[in-house]
Amino acid sequence: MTSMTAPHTSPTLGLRERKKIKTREAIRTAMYTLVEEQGYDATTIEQIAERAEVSPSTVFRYFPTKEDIVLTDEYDPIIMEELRTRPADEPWPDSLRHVMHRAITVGMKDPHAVSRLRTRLMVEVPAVRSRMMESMSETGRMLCQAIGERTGRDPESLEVRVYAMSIVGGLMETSMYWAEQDHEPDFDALVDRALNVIEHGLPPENH
Amino acid sequence: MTSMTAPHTSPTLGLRERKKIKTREAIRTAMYTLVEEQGYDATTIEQIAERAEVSPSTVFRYFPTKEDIVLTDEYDPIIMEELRTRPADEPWPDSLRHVMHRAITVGMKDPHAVSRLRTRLMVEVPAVRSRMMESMSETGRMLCQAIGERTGRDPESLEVRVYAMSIVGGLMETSMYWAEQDHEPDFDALVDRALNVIEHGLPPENH
DNA sequence: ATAGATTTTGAGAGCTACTCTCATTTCATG
DNA sequence: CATGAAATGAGAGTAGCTCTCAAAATCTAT
Repeated sequence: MTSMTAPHTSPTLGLRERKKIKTREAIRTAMYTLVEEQGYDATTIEQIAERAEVSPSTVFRYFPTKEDIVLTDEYDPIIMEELRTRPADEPWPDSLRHVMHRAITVGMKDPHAVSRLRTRLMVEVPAVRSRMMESMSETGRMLCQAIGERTGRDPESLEVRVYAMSIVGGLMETSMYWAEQDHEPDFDALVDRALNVIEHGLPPENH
Repeated sequence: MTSMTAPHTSPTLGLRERKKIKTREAIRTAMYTLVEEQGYDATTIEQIAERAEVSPSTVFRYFPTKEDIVLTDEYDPIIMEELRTRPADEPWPDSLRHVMHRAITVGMKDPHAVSRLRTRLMVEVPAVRSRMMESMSETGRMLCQAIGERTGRDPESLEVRVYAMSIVGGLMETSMYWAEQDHEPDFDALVDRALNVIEHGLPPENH
């Protein structure tokens, strides 16, 4: 944690900002370990606050809801940024594939236990799943924006919005599937199969 | 369950069942009118109970959450039933289209104000939208089942699940769009356009 | 370093959705 | 009508979340 203090970031961030990052991280890890110990529902904000050595008020100051504590979502900015760097003449599905794979490798960089816990909670706890879906729909709006920039279409049109949300829906289901299978195949491989379905529909039966 | 044997519903239903239906309806209409008057968040369970002339306990006995009071969802059974009645050799997209239109006409049969309120809340109140998404994902599982029966595929396979959820996601966005546009074009027409996108991808630009 | 402005935090009160229990009432049935 | 079963009401309790206000910590300037 503290070793993260790279030579670049330290001089610009004042003590205040550094402390904020630290408490934020403390709250998160407190929640993670408590959830591993007792489960999600049994873990109260009070316990989290106690273990993170802050007051309950502070927990709510850092995270609007309990579910938000376990859901990172730095994905959206990554996706947008990567999308913009793709060559403009690349076919859209190819760009999407590239970007998704990038987002996955970046998003999975934190300890495996955390990624696993997060997706497990997504499957098991309805509230977490709901919150996840909410953030997915925000991702959808971003995708609309990107598709608009890329293809010159109106990002607010029904067609673009439906297209984006069907992609998001499909990928959401892919993460659920991955979690249900105990993260058995590579997420990358699953995403590839999912994008194939989204792009071309159900493949013909092969038996 | 036991009433399944009745040719018509009235004689078989005892006073008890009839009362249950009545209170259920009373709670719902109480909530609808209160929400129209004061908005969703400002409406408490206590007020709903009072206006419906039941106790707060009873409200929770009939509806697990506040959001469930405004969300009907008789859609799923309709969809499944209609799907089964389609000819087995009909192309899948055609079946889907038929079934969606049927579900819409059946689902919109209650007073317009109610449908409008429901979709408006879906756009405006995050909790309602979340709950709606949850129920949509249940619809997705049903679709998987139907696709499995229809095409002989494994309903649990990633491909089928992704396919189903991308459809559901697209249609969900369609309802949001419809609500945002103040229900201006026919929902039917929008669903047609959405299904086109889901089936064939984004249409080529026409300018 | 000290003083003052600003930000962050803690403490606590308060609201509401939601759960659970138990006694009472209401309906069904012989 | 009497007995059994189901629905209801009342009430206590939990926990997520909001809001307010005073105290503590950090930043800035002299």
